[in-house]
Amino acid sequence: MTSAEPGGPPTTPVGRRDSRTSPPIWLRAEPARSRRRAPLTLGRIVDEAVTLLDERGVEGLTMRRLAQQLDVTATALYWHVATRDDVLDLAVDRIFGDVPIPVVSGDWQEDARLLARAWRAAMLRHPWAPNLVGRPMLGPNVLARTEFLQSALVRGGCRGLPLAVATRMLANYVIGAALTEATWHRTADPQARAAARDHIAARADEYPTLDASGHLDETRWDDDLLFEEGLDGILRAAARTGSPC
Amino acid sequence: MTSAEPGGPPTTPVGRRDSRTSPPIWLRAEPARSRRRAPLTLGRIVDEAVTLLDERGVEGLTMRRLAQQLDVTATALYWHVATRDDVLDLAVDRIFGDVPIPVVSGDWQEDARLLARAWRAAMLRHPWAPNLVGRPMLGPNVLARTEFLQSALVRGGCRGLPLAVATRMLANYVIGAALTEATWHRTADPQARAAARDHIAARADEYPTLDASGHLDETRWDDDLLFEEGLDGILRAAARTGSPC
DNA sequence: CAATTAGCTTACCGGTGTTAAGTTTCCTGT
DNA sequence: ACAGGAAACTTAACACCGGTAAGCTAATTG
Repeated sequence: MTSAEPGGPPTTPVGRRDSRTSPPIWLRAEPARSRRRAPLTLGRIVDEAVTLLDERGVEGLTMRRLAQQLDVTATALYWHVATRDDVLDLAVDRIFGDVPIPVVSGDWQEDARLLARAWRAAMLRHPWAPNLVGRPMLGPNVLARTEFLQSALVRGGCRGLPLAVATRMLANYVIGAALTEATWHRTADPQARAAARDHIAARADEYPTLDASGHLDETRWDDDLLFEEGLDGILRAAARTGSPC
Repeated sequence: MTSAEPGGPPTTPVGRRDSRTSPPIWLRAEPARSRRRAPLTLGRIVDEAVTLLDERGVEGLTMRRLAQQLDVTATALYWHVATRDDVLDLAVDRIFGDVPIPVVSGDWQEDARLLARAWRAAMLRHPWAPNLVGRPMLGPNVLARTEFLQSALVRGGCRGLPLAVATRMLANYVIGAALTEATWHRTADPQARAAARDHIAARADEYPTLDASGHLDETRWDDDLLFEEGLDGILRAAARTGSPC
C-alpha cells in the first residue's frame, strides 16, 4: 500500500506538517472529526480473514495483509485480538455458523444426515478449514451443531456409552472426509492427480488391490457418492449400537 | 551455533592461524582430509525432522534449527530438499513406516482392526502428524498400508463401490479420530480442559444433551474405548455394505 | 474544560523460507 | 598423477513474518 489515502476523508497527521508550509485546507475538507472511517470490529476482522483465507489459503493469511485489507496497521489488529491463532480459531467457528441447523423432523437419521452433509459442504467450500479443526471445538457455532447432532442420536435411542461412541463416530467420519478431500483437491492440480493414478497403475504389482479398485481414480468414483454411502453405513451402525432400534 | 567445533576432527581453516602462533599440531591430529563429517542424507534430515517435530511441534520445525541440529547451514538442506513442505511430507510418511503391517490371519476384520489401531497410535505418538495428513497420501509407506487395509476388505467380500466406500469410511474415521484427539490433547492443558467442561456445564440450558452426555468430559469416557467401539461399528457396517457376509 | 481511556500508529526486534553466487571436496578419465 | 567437472556445502542477502513497546489522537466522562 503506497502512502496514498484510500477512500475516506483524510485523517492525515496534520500536526506534522511544518507550520510555514501552510496546511492546504481543502485537503482536509471534512473537519476530520465528523465521521471517522468505519470502526474496526472483531466481526469485520473475522469476515475479512475468511475471504483472505478463501483466496490465499492459511499461509496467505498474514496479519499485515489482513490489516491492509481493512485499511489499518497490522498492530491495530492486536487491540481486538491477542494472536494470529485467535483469528484462525474465530474464522473456523465463523464458517461453521453457515452450516444450517435442520428443523427436527420425525426421522432422526435424516436429521443427522442433513447436518453431516452440510457440515462437510461448509468445509469443502473453505478448504483451509479441515486442517484447523479440533482447535476451536468450543466455539459457540460448533457446540450448537454438535448439540443438535447428539440430540438426534438421542432421539434415535442412544444413551450412555453408545451415545458417546456414535457421536464421535459421526464427527470423526465427517472431519476425516473433509480433511482428505479438501487437502487432495487443494494440493493436487489435475495433472498431479493423473500422475498419482499412473503411479499406482505403474506399480500394480505392489498395489494390486488399490490398482484394481481404482483408488485415487476420481474418474471412477464420485466423492459425494462415496461420502453419502459411508454416511448411511455409519448411521446404521449408530442405530444398531444405540439400541435395538 | 557458536563458532566452536562440535565433535569430529577439526576441519578448522588452518591457513587462518597466525604463523607465529604456531599450529598446535595435535589439535588437528586427523589430517582433515581423511574422513569428513558424516555426510548429509535425506534419511538423516527426515529423522532429525521427526525428532524436532516431536519436541517442538510444527511451528518449531525451522529450516535453520533443523540444519543446526545436523551441523550444517540451513541452505545446505536445499541441496537435498526443494522446500520445507517437502520435509513435512517426508516426515509424515516416515512415521507411517512405523505402523506395523499385520500378518494376514483368517479373520479379515481383525486384520483391519489391527492396522487401524496401529495407525491411530502412530499419529497420537506424533501429535503433529494428523494436521498434515492428506498431503502425502502417495508416500510409499501410506500406500502400502492402504493396500493392506483394502485387501483385508476384499477378503471380507467387498468389491466395486462398496469396497471404495468401506475403504474411505475406515480411513476417514481413523484420521478424524487422530486429528481431533491429537489436537485436543496438544492444545489444551488439563486446566483448559476442565474449563471446557465447566463451560458446557454452565450452559446446560443451551447444550442440554452435551451436558447430560458428558461431552468433552474425559473423566467419563476413555478415548481408547470410544475409538475401539466405533471401530467395531464401522467394521460391521463395512461387512454389511460389502456383501451378505 | 480537564482527565481519562479506547483505538490506532510509528518504530522496531528477532526470526523465517528461499535464492544466488561462491567455495571446497570428491570422483572420474586419461 | 593430474586436470576438470560435478557434488556438496557455505556466505550473503532479500522480503517478509508475528509480536512488543511506546506514543499519539480523538471521543467520553466527570
